[in-house]
Amino acid sequence: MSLRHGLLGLLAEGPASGYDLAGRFQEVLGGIWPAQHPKIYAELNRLAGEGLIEVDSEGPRRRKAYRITDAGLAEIRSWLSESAVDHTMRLQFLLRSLFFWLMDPDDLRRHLSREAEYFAAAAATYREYAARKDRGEFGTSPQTQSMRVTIEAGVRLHEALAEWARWAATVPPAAPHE
Amino acid sequence: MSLRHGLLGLLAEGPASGYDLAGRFQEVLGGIWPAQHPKIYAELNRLAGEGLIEVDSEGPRRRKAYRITDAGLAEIRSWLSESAVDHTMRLQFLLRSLFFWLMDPDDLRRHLSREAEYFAAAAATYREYAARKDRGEFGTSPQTQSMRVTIEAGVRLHEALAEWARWAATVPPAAPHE
DNA sequence: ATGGGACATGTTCTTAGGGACATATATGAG
DNA sequence: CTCATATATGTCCCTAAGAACATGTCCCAT
Repeated sequence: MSLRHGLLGLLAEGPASGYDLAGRFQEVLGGIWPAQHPKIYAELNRLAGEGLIEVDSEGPRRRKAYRITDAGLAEIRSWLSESAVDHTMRLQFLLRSLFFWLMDPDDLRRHLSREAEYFAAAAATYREYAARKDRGEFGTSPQTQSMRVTIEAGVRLHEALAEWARWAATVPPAAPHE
Repeated sequence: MSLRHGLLGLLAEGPASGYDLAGRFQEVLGGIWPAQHPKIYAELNRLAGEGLIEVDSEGPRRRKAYRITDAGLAEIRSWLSESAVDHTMRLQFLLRSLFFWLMDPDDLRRHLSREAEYFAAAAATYREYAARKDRGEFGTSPQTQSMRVTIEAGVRLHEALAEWARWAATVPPAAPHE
């Protein structure tokens, strides 16, 4: 149930609407914790019901911006420092890699080169973000500083995977694949 | 719906029971695609119903080993070469990192050092596996060759994250954390 | 003025995941 | 012989995730 805390954390930066938050969950966050708007609106209503957030303002087109409450701030802080970190990974592309021996060698080569390309492109995107932050485009607030740290993880993670895919392509199949 | 293909892939290596498969999903696989026995038994029954696997033998303690059928082999092969790769990541520890600015600096330092330790230990575990494979402990079958490739990803991924956590600890908080 | 597109918020439905509960059997230690 | 433990297979239930559907509103270009 981390979407809850994801929303609280984002609202700790300042008031935002469900639409805004869904946007945030698509850009940087989309790569590390995807969430679609149905879940977001539902969770916002639940959080408001519990008094962890409250309506900050209503705007055009039924827009409702929420603000975090003191109770909400306390909740996210306690989550950050007291609850156990979940290190679970669920990486389909690694599950696939276990079964490379079932693939035709040519298919596999093609697959790995596409994978390397994908990861390299993702790394480049994160790197671009990092460069913009370092140029000061997003300011120097503590929030953007933390975002910078998160983005760095994105860069390193995807670079490592791109290199892995390139390396994997050099591993001989060891035996006929049947 | 990748558990389905995970099971087919493992059964492609040879007959196994639900219990065996649950075990496999706990060791190497646990780190990249967790699955508990309730899901596994349910999915095995479904796969058997569709004719993608069949009962190979029955043993003591109601043990039922399954064998992959030709249809099952065709299914996993087509999944591997024809279906789109899902690159989704859902990493709670990175979601947390977005909110580091909300944490007390001392808490954060402690947190990051524990994270670095965790990732380094995980990397070491994967490295140990890799070394055993390279010493020939698991043989030289194509299956173990693929496992070696997967394990290498585990090593590189967790090493990258350990370094990231160490690096993150050196980033100054930039401003008071309120 | 009007129609298309971006803004904005929801509901509904199905499946996936995971904790808790339940049960039966074989084996080995004392 | 008996009891604990490991083996082995399942069910039940709740929540999470995500695709599809539904609706209303504001703004701008033609």
